[in-house]
Amino acid sequence: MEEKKTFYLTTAIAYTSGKPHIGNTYEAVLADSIARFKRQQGYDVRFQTGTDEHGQKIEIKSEEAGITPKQFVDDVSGQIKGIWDLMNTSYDKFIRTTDKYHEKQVQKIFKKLYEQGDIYKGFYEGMYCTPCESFFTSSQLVDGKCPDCGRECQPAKEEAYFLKLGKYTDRLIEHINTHPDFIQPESRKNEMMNNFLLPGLQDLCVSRTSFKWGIPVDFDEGHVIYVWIDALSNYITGLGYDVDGNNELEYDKDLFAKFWPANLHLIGKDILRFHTIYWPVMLMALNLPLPKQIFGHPWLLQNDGKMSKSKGNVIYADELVDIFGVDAVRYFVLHEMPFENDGVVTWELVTERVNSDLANTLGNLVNRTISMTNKYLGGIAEDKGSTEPVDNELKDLVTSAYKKVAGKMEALRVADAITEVFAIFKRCNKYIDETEPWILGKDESKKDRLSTVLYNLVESIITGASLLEPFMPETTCKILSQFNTVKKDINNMDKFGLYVPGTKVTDKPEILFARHDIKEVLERAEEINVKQVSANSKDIEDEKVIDTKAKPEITFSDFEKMQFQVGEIIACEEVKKSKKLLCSQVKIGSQVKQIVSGIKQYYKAEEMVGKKVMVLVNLKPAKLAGVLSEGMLLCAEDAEGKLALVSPEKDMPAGAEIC
RNA sequence: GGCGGGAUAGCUCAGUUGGCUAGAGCACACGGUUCAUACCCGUGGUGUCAAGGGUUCAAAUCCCUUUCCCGCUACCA
Repeated sequence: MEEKKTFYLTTAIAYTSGKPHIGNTYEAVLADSIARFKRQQGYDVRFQTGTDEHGQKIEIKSEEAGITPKQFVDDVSGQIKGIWDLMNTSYDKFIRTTDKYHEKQVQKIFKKLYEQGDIYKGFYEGMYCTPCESFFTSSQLVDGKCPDCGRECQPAKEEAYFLKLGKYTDRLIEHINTHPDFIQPESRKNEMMNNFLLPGLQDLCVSRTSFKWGIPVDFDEGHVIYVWIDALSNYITGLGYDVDGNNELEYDKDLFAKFWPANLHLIGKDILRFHTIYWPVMLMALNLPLPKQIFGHPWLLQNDGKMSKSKGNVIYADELVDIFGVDAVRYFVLHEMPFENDGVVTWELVTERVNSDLANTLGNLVNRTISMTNKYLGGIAEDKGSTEPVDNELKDLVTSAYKKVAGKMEALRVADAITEVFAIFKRCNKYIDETEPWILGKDESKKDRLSTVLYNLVESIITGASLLEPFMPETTCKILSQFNTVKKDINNMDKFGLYVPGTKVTDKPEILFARHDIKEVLERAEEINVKQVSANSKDIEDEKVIDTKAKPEITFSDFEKMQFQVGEIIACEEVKKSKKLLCSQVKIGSQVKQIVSGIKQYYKAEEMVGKKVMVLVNLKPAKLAGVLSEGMLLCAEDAEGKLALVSPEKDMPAGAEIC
């Protein structure tokens, strides 16, 4: 017996901070369509997905909710799995990073890398220059000395573990250059090369001491393993990988040997860096082969910019499914997502696609074909051999469709692949027009021709429905059962005429996809929005509170060192070389200081003028983007990083001391 | 600021190494048809191919300049 070829693909594991919106769900559906397609092709497929459950954010959220982190992630992970199941994703393995075997292996991996010197203990903050009171990373130092004053720097602050990236950089660059498909789409490859690899990599800090909710470093109490080391490892721990080969058989031992290296890591474009740099380095350090391909897919966004819970305009997969059904949503996300640019999702667009492609083109085709078969032929369409030249066009298109679909899928052009399938259905509609069965039906002598025409249609639809299975599995089943037949085998896709003669179609064709009225859809969307807003009003309250990491206590004399005064902005202009910086002339008492601040996104230069703001006056001057800054304008920052200037509550003169 | 990618029909976009009157889908209009979920089929664009210049027998496609968008990245005292 010949071994089947294997295909291992993964999604990124979803972070368990909350319910996944349609954009997250897209990735799971995309992966599922690829997994199903590969299975259809005869591969032995393993499809892994799951949840990423550690980190400070979850620790904080669970505290707020008054439950343990584990309780919190159990709940959210369950929700995520529920949506993946709702979307009919056929994963073979749903891994959780709180699974015991995973945690144990991550500790072993960390230890091994430490013991062989790829991870070393260092200091998180970096190099400290006492006179300048500044930290620098080692790469910022000039000849090992402070880049500002040229004096000696000392390592300082928090102990932490680092992963040596430099050691493997050349190998990684070489690998990327010799494997053009390794990073897809190609433009992403350039970003990684130009921004990280070619300039040289700084060692990555791979441990934390500021929170507890993570996998502990088992040989150094207080340290928790960086969440990305933890998360990335899932791709091998989920296969039962064991560092020293002595796993307690929680997994089939053969899985890892069978499926690693992965054929495809499917991830969002935002986490490409972790997958194309840190993950390959980890694997090289573990002396394991690298995955064949990493695809950073674009995002599905909402029209009016960012989705926000507080606006109640987040579109969730289950809400779309409520209205349109699972396969309609699968179809939309797969069809609407381009290869390289972000896609857009709105209620209007979904309605339009469902009506036009699913209800009109596909649903109506199946319906009219079955109706005619019943009306004219008593439900049995057989090939009576009465062919005409026009038939060949249809047959050619149908029998060549699989090849085209396979080509698109090979290139991960899933949207294009699904379009190829629909070309069959469109051609069928045209064929009906060309052959006019309702006219043939009126003439008893044309009965054989009529039967052949309908047979050709049925065969074509069955072929199309079979090809549709990776994308819309339920619809495939529904169509095939209406024709009382089974899926056409992939090896027979180039053959025409396999529908068994004498098969009777269903008496009552079921409507596959209902047409939706856009007004009604929007009304329902509005109801959902209202619900979201009220359901999240508590969350909104929570969002107003921000917890930051506590800094060490300071003495009053520490505080006294800082001089705060009210400043009046008398002039302000943009720093031309920078996207974020504004340069203000600030009147403080009788003197004027020039201060540069990174607030261009939030304030225009004109509107700055005349404002009274709080200024830290005695900060050591520094150059930003080449412009001298002699102090700091104080701002409040929210969770999204938006800034607001801090002003005295009553009008105060410029120069007034703040104490 | 550095690197990269864009700018093509009302909308979303295709246009491979320069080469037949610049295309597809959606929307819209008209015509046809009635088996069907008011569906399907056909026909319809005067598009400055962002602007300007250059190379060429020939440029949406190559080169230069400009404007505007987007991505990654840096500066965020």
